[in-house]
Amino acid sequence: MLIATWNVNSVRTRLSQIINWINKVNPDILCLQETKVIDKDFPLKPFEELGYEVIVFGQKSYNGVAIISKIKSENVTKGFSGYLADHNDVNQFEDQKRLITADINGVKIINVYVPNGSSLHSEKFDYKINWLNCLSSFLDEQEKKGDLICLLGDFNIAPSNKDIHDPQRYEGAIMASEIERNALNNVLKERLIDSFRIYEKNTGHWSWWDYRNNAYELNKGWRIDHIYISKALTSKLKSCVIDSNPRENIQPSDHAPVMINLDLDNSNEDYFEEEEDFFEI
DNA sequence: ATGGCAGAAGCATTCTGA
Repeated sequence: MLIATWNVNSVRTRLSQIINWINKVNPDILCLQETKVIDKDFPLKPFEELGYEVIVFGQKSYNGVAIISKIKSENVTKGFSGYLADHNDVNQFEDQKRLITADINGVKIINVYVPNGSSLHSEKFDYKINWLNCLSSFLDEQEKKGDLICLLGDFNIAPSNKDIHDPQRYEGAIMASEIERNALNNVLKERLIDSFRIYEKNTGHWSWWDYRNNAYELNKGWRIDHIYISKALTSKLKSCVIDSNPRENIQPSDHAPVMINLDLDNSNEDYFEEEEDFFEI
């Protein structure tokens, strides 16, 4: 099962590029961020004609997320409201559409567009940290239910200095600060694994390049789009790749798609995992 | 320290992003 994430920076402007990419790669699930469109104006048909179901959670001009899936989805949720422990003040996050989830093939897909945060010591930065703390509580709730999780999207955080082309220049800056990294780690805890880092330990791999200053041509990028999976899914993980090809399109998104291959049909592995569980008990 | 590039809204320019 191929699961992809892509911040497309406007689904309507990028529509033909997204369709071309789907035709080339044939993902089972594609999670979009920054769709920048209200639900009734989302271009559903081009995806439905290719055999996909489209679940949207958008707003005017900004933000907006969607899950596009070939496989039947269940238990769709949108936003934090109603899914968090009582102590979390979620009302402040209702205006911005940044979270959509669906259960697909036994995996809870959690598609997020984490706030950018503007700069440290700004109101938007506080919003970002508070939003991540809510996401952490949201995952606590999912964990209680024992769900297998795939948390993916645009996190607007480079998890380590290896994920920035020039870490010295951006030391402690937005998307690179310890505060943000700690907030991200508090979401992941010990339960979620960065798919990309299972395969690649070195620096030099980016998912976002600024439109400005010829950043892509100079390969000055950041790795801020991530696919995190439950520990229990790591034995099913076959690959994780960043496809930088769409960044070379005319009028591209500033982000590249990231994709994993999860092999959920390996009955032998299921058998051995059950055996392990048995002996642990 | 600042702007640079891009999209949406809407028609000049501002807001937002990362």
